[in-house]
Amino acid sequence: MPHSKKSAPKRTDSGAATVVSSVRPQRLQLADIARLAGVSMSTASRALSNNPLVSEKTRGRVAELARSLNYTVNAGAQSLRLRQNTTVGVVLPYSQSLRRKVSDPFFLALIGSIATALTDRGKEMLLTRVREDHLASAGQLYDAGRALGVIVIGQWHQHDQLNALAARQVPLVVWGAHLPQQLYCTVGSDNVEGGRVATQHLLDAGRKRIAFLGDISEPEAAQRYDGYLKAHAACGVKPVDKLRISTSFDADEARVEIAKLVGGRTKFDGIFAASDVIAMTAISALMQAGLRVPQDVSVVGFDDIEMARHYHPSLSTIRQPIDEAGEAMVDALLDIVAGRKAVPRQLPAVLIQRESSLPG
Amino acid sequence: MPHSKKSAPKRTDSGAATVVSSVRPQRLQLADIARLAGVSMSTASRALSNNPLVSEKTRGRVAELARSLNYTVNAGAQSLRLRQNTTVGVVLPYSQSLRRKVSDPFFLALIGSIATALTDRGKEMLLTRVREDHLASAGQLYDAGRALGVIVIGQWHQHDQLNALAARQVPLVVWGAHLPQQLYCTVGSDNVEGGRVATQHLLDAGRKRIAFLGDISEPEAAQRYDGYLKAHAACGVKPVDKLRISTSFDADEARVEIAKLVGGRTKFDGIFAASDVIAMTAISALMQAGLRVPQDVSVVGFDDIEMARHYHPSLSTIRQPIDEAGEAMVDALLDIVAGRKAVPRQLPAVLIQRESSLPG
DNA sequence: ATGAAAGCGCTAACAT
DNA sequence: ATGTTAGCGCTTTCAT
Repeated sequence: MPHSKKSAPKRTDSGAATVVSSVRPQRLQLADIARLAGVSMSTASRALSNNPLVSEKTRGRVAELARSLNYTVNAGAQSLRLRQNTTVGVVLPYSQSLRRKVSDPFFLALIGSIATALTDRGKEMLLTRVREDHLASAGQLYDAGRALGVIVIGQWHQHDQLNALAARQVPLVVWGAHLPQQLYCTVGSDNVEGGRVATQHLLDAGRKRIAFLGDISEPEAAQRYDGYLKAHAACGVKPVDKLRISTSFDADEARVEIAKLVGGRTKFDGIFAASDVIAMTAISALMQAGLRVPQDVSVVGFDDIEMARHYHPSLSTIRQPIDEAGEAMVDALLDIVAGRKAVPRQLPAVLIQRESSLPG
Repeated sequence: MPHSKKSAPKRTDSGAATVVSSVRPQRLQLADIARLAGVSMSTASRALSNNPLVSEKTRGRVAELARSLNYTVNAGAQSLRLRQNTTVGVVLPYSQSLRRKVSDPFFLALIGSIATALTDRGKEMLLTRVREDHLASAGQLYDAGRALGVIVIGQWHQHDQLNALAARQVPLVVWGAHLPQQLYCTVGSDNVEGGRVATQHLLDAGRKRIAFLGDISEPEAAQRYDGYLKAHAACGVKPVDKLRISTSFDADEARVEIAKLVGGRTKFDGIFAASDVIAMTAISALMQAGLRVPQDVSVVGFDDIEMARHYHPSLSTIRQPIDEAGEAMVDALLDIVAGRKAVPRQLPAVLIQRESSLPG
């Protein structure tokens, strides 16, 4: 009986002798399937990987056995042996100051879209939270062989750390702005154009004093602000310095800044916000102050999150194509891993006109 | 020179002879570190795991070497050898009909909170999208040894599949309603109480014809509706049958249903929605129809997503404590894995009173 | 068409 | 305090 040779337990070290061990039924492995099917491990392995070498009959028997016992090849052992990895690391940074609150609905939706794109391509997603200022540690996902590459959600203020990661050959794709001197691959929207179109739209509606809400120390917001300036220049309207309001993407902080603006003595009749959350917060603050949107103040946001079209008034905004974004990031990463060159990609940023900027 | 014995490359099979191989610099491994440090693999391994057996001096040298070369122990090999797993599978189901759109901001936020809780506990998160009606396949994450257990975001209509998973000993925690005859562990809000409080609040404000918006074929919504009935019973008010509006958590579908309600001839003066997204969509539809909130119709939602307090009017709602939820789910799963018994947990659901239900 | 055996990168018992 | 060696669960050459 050649097959039963190894049927006696032969586990070497490790705590197989602890009290708990009797409770946990030893997990099924290939050897068990092979034994039960009366074949060798090699045959069982081949059967499960649909290797044509094994006869149809045997293959069917082994497959059925595995299925009925809920056996699935151990992924860790398999990838160790095959030296291949199907897991992509996705890093969602957090800033200390925001007490780890999960950033923006847009980022969250982006994660959903990446997850979907990965699933479509037979890849896994390992999601980790990393402190913004320790972004370099994202490379460990790759160094440890846990991930074939890394996608970072947002550039934050870490251009240098990201460049360093790319410099040491960590396959890397970042959601954010395309910057000069950049070693890593970005996927993002055409922020300048988006900012320009949004602002132009407000100017076209006759607005002259347009506030910009966003933190221009972050590259994406900075580019959107560039677009804002561009539109002003094109129309020969001089932007009002005091109407550049610095606020992060956090709704609570935005609310405070907007309250200051509303309470202040600088007049304004339009708002271009660097994100939909900021825009909605602004509208809410305006209305609470008794101002009407869009009659008194026209508002345009950026992102086109799901909620934007269900807000009241519905929010005019620059759409970032979320589904396309997830796919583009995943494809870029897989290109890099395959040794192909991945070029930074700017997705089109188009204006979605809704009630919050209706001429009136 | 005992250490250099194995220094010549000795890789056996697999395509090390392909064209690409020259491009990819062979990834560093423990053997390399050991050789460079002039010690054996065991010593190197011990040094990196801070084993006190190895001398302070050697440990420092090896650690520094590893750090400077960005070497990190291969996670796959390590967990294979250690027979331990630090990865938790998180499953975000999707329904075919909704074209894979990522569900609700609440679910997304929940994922963020789970990610944070896992990071805090030194665990990893593997995120996967699974078709709602193939939920059982979530078990493969466990069967393949990819995850030490599974967290499922939402019960959907798959009570039986979830029970089956639990029955075959897959460590499992589900976000959702606590149901009778349930074999799996749930974490969720006290939906009945939440629904009761929300409705009671509307009744207290003098509302008599309160619409319920939600899909009561989903357990969570069903329990919230139970609370709605309970509150009515307690006040001796008879709920209006025609005001139970069936709509999923999808905003677009909700909008259609609400439009019908608004356009219909059944009068109502209050709305209790099974989610904030539904509530906001409802408010937006009401306002577009020229109705005032809360003067004409009072609205209370469920979830307390971030946007709720920045909506206009700010949204009264039942808070589900998201951060606590993530921690509770992770802790419950780790309990199960450790062989401890995890009891289903109902988190408190408290009313957050804001403008949308102000007595008026 | 099937089996025996080597080894993926690592750790820990068992040597010294 | 350090080294030798077996083996985690699997796949694949090499042999039959």
